[in-house]
Amino acid sequence: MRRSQEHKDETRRKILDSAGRLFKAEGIDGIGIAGLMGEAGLTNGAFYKHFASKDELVAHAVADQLEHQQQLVDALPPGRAGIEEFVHHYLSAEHCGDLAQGCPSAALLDEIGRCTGEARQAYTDGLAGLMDALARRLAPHDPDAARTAVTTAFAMMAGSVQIARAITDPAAADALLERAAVTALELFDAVAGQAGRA
Amino acid sequence: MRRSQEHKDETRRKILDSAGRLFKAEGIDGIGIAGLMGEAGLTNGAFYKHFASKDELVAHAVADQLEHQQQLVDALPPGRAGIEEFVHHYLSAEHCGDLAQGCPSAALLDEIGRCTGEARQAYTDGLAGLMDALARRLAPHDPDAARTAVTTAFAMMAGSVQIARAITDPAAADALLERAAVTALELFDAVAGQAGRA
DNA sequence: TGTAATAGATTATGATCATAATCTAAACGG
DNA sequence: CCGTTTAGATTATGATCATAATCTATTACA
Repeated sequence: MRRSQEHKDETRRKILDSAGRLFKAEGIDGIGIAGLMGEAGLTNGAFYKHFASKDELVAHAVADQLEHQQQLVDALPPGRAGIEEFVHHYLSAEHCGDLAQGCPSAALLDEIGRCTGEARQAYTDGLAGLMDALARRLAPHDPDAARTAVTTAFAMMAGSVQIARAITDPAAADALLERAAVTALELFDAVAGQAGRA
Repeated sequence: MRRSQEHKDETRRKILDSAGRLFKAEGIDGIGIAGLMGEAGLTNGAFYKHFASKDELVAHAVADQLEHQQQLVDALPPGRAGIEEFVHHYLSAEHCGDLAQGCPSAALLDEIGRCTGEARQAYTDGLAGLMDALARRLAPHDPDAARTAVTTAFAMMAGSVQIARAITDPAAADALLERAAVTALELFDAVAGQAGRA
């Protein structure tokens, strides 16, 4: 049953995709290798031809998810319009309801904090790329100076989505998301404004 | 081996305490009944004399953790000094390093979002109490109006701690925590200021 | 004082876990 | 074109999981 290299690459992609989706939907500890491979249309025996361990898969899946998210940010319209679109989509009821397709940080942050160094390093690098993508938009001439403030605003967005998902009161969740969107835009505007002054 | 009611109450408390600590440190899916009971100095057989299921324990442990956190907030010095103490302790390296004794939201938020309705209801009620405790301090005459804004600020604090714990770069983590503390105080001051004006 | 109730230990259950060995058919390097 | 390599399936491993039954010593109650 040997397959071509091209086919193997496709399979690896399928595994990474289902890992991204299922880790976010069920939690890293909430889904097993067999479940992941089943979702990818394979059996568990094939897994170790692609990754040395579940930990290694977690690291690659985290990196992959954050890369994808950065591509979405890079594809946003330029200027404040892009930031607004990002904020409103991120803090929407649709995003809250769609764990599998949503932000990996909102879905997995506290679990990543308990992961191996490998996965945490992947998250560190991936988040840095994502935050830089936002900082470049807000402060094109000095993105480094904006990065920490941008990360703070992003932390608020991720935390708000997590809380909106955790609570059972839909009205309170909606109110929180709306307020978080206002605050996020204020924080981002402050970053852009301060950079403009500098 | 029957024990007194008093002894049973103590045992239940021990189980709740070790559940709180171990869920936060290892994750809800990261620790089993046997591990929890072992930490409490018991064997797994005793568990179902106290709780009907792991899900029920999760709900009670979440409620217990948030009640305890609210008590800590209520015990803070009055006025802005208490808020400052809260913010600086929450966004400290010590808090980030001590999962087991730390904030249940920072440790468990995304996992709670995937829990049963029972646990999510316990989180909903517990968080409402905690947010009210903060809102009462900031806007004593109209805490209801302050609640959503307070929750937004808290989401930023929890998200920042989660990110600081997840990334492998200690300097970046410190910078994030410091920036988050500044932003948190700004957001809380805005709540208090707006309430004062109202 | 004696009898029913039970907290907690021990042990069992069947599922699922991560990981691995074996097998086989197809793709490769020569 | 033939022999080596290997992707993926099947099956096995031993650990751990949530949950439960059984047992026993003790407490609560009558």
